[in-house]
Amino acid sequence: MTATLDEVYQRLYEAYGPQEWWPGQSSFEVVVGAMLVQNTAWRNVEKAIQNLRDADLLEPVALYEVPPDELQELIRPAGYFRVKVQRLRNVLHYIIERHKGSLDSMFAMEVESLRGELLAINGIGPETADSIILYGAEKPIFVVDAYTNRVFKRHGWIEYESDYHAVQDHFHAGLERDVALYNEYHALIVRVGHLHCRKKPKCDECPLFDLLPGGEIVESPI
DNA sequence: GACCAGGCACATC
DNA sequence: GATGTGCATGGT
Repeated sequence: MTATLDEVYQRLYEAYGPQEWWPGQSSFEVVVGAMLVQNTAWRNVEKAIQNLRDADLLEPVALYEVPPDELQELIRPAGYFRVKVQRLRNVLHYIIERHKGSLDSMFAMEVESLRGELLAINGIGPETADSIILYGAEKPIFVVDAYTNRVFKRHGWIEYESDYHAVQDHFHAGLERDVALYNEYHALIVRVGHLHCRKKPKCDECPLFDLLPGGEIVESPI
């Protein structure tokens, strides 16, 4: 690690400023968004969520009562609409049966227990579970995504072999455990990823460029 | 028209 | 346990 997590954060924050992700929305909307955004551009998810808002369906029981083939049409813009309807319904079933439809009750759970129960739902993997916990429950758990892996592994700051939890542990160990910081850091990583760290990297004018050891990215399988 | 996006489950070896 | 594949829309 030639650059510290704090240094990288400072660079990104100075370059882009606060990202204000998922502000002023309900926690249920966070859950729906976390499900719909899987491997999908956020702008497409926004269309789907707007459809649900227009239909006054941003509430667990109401959404669960929508016939699946109608729900498909509403979330179609978010892509993968057949699998996502099923996954959404799996989560809704959990919220309604386990928590009587109350997200406050769900988010009152101890974090590790909640995480375990979320991961047991078909359609929720580690990133989705952690997104729900960080952005919905507002409890400090770091969200690792494709860009986190790309940015940090290509710069040689994290080993390529590291799996989800190894990467997550790296952030947990190196940062103050703070919801706002984790939120902002993840958002900034996605921002710099969009702009400079796609599959074809565009390192010129990247705010992280001169933090590269040797000035060259690590040869990249991702 | 190719490439890509804030994953995940499942099949196959 | 590792690796490959299907899932689908919409923007660049």
